Amino acid sequence: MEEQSHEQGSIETSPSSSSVDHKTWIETQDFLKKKLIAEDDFTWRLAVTGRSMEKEEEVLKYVGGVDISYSKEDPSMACGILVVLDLQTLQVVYEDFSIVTLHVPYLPGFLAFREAPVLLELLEKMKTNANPLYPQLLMVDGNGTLHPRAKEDYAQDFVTLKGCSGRIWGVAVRSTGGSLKPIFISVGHRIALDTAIRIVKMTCKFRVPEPIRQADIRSRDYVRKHQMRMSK
DNA sequence: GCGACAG
DNA sequence: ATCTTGTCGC
Repeated sequence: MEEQSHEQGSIETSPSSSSVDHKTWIETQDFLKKKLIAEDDFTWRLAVTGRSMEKEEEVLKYVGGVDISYSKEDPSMACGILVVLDLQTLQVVYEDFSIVTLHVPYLPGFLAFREAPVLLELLEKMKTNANPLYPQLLMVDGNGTLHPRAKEDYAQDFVTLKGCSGRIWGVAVRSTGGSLKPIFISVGHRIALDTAIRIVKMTCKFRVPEPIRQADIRSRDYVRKHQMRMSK
């Protein structure tokens, strides 16, 4: 995972080889981009240390994280994972894997079309089973609104990182005091940037937020232990 | 031509 | 993404 760099990428035209429909993908991205709600829109609240909350208030407790690790032997074989952590203890209280063969190729800027289906399945499975641990919030290791193709609309402000003014859609921060290398946080869907930043910091035992870190570690372990191959 | 490009 | 060992420091 990791290694974020939000440089401007050139998408342009390149329908050359693969059986991929670039045009549809771009249209889908533009469509979804319009539906982004970049402000807080949820029923739970953040527990404030020192202050007790109303009993009926729904407090943020279950935070999910997703990731996918690939097989060295067969790069098309992957292990998708969904973990749920208790925000207070930062312990993993749920995990589920899904071994799949990916047929959609990886193209820079279109990662979600390749990886999201598997991850959504894992989430759907929890929801279908009415699992009480179903995450109230999901952390994803991806570009978010810092995506090259979203920058046109949102990220001029991302430059504010360097001191300009205006609305901010993403920010680079040191997640923990000990890490010099920054992590990038952008608004989520139905989560404002400041809220996202608060939650990210709450989940950082190390540089990478625990939900994402655990998803990465565990999916990678799974691939190693099961030595995934063309069988299974 | 070279490096970069969410994985 | 994946490969890869130890090492230094809190």
